[in-house]
Amino acid sequence: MDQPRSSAPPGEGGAGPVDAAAPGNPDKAPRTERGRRTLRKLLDAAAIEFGERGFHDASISGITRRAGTALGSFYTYFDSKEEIFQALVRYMSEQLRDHVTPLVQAAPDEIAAERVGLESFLRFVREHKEIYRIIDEAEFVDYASYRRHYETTVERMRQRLENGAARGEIRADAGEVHAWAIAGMNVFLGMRYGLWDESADIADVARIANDMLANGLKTRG
Amino acid sequence: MDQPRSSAPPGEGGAGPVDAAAPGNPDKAPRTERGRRTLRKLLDAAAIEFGERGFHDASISGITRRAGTALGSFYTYFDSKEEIFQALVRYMSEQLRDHVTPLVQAAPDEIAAERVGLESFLRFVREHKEIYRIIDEAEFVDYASYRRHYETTVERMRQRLENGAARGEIRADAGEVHAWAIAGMNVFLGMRYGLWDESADIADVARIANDMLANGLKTRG
DNA sequence: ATGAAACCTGAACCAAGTTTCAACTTGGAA
DNA sequence: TTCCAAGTTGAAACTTGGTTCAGGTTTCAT
Repeated sequence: MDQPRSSAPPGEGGAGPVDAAAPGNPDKAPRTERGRRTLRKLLDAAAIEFGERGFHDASISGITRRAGTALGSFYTYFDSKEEIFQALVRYMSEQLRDHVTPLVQAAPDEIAAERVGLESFLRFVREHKEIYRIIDEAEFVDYASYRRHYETTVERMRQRLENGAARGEIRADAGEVHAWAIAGMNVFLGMRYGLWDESADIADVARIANDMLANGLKTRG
Repeated sequence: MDQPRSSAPPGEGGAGPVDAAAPGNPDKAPRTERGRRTLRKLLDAAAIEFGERGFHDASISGITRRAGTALGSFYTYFDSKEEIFQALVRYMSEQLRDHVTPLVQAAPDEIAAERVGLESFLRFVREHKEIYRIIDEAEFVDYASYRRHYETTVERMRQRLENGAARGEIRADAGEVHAWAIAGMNVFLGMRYGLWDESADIADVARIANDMLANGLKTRG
């Protein structure tokens, strides 16, 4: 069985939400300030609409209603529902990275970096539940974006592990498998304690998980 | 923001795929052998259709075409596309559990149990990619079933950890957070090395992850 | 100020696929 | 053998919502 999901054109990374939009359709890029405003309104509205109703219950008319624009304006900037979704995934993936990266880089060592990474991720999920959902749903709407998000995220993590190992802070054989394992751990803790449980103490969760990560499950010697 | 996804009626667990179907609509249960055969054909066909095309690209006519029945027959057994999907999630969740549980229980100690659990899960994912996808997609189609699947799965794992701790095989404070962390680890490794990478050595991946789980990331003393 | 390009509008169109239904067939109990 | 509840059928009605388009409005460089 292979992946019959929709594929994404390459497109390279812009910075803002507007730059990130419609990377495959330069002819659809806004040319005036008014156009950029409308495009931004559409993206903001889409984030809410998709986050609240999920991709297939979300409607374009719902997006334009929230954005306060006409239905037809949507097609000035996007060719389809899939395309605006794809633009959103890229944008949110970047937002998440920009939130977590500086905090992680300020950590004193690799073990602490992973704790800070998890804690800031949990906090981010709780504050932006729609982002968690949209990225997750990309698995079924825009598989290429989904894979890209996780592959780049994990690759950053693997690189950190490699550096930490070189500095002697963690085991020398830490590699790709470890990175995917930690990423999965983070995502599930995000779902359980960020999304589902409003009252959990996030710093606590991060401490517990990080201690297991650092010292393992075995009875301590 | 709350969960505006569809909710599931309680319904209690049957055994086979047919028992598991339509738990909320007893009036739709088949009464003859012929009926049970048709229902089973529909469920098998649905597993393939949903696994291959995803929920919203899957069509009921696609399911009945694969099953070799008329469109109308579908509605003899299910009220909607959502309902057959829900029946499938329950069935597949049970299949997965039945595959993993006996192997885990035969393990000599808790650390080994987690290794065997991961390894058998990876193997199962590779052999039944459609099951992985259907359970994952439940997050957007039938949120209640999705939560139930993971909550029961993690609860079994937490119980194992508790028993292992009582036997002194692992740290005494192992609890819910640890269980969710391990579950997430497993799911991500399943995606990366079961779904995406046909050639990875699964036993190897399980060994590496299990060693990290057992001994931690810190430079060993 | 002016013209042209960009942008906006929303009713109407259309494709896709879900759901209904009335007529027909099958199976097995009496 | 008879009978009828259970099951089957597929064409057609119905819904939903994505997409188009022709005409109007705004913006801005010249």
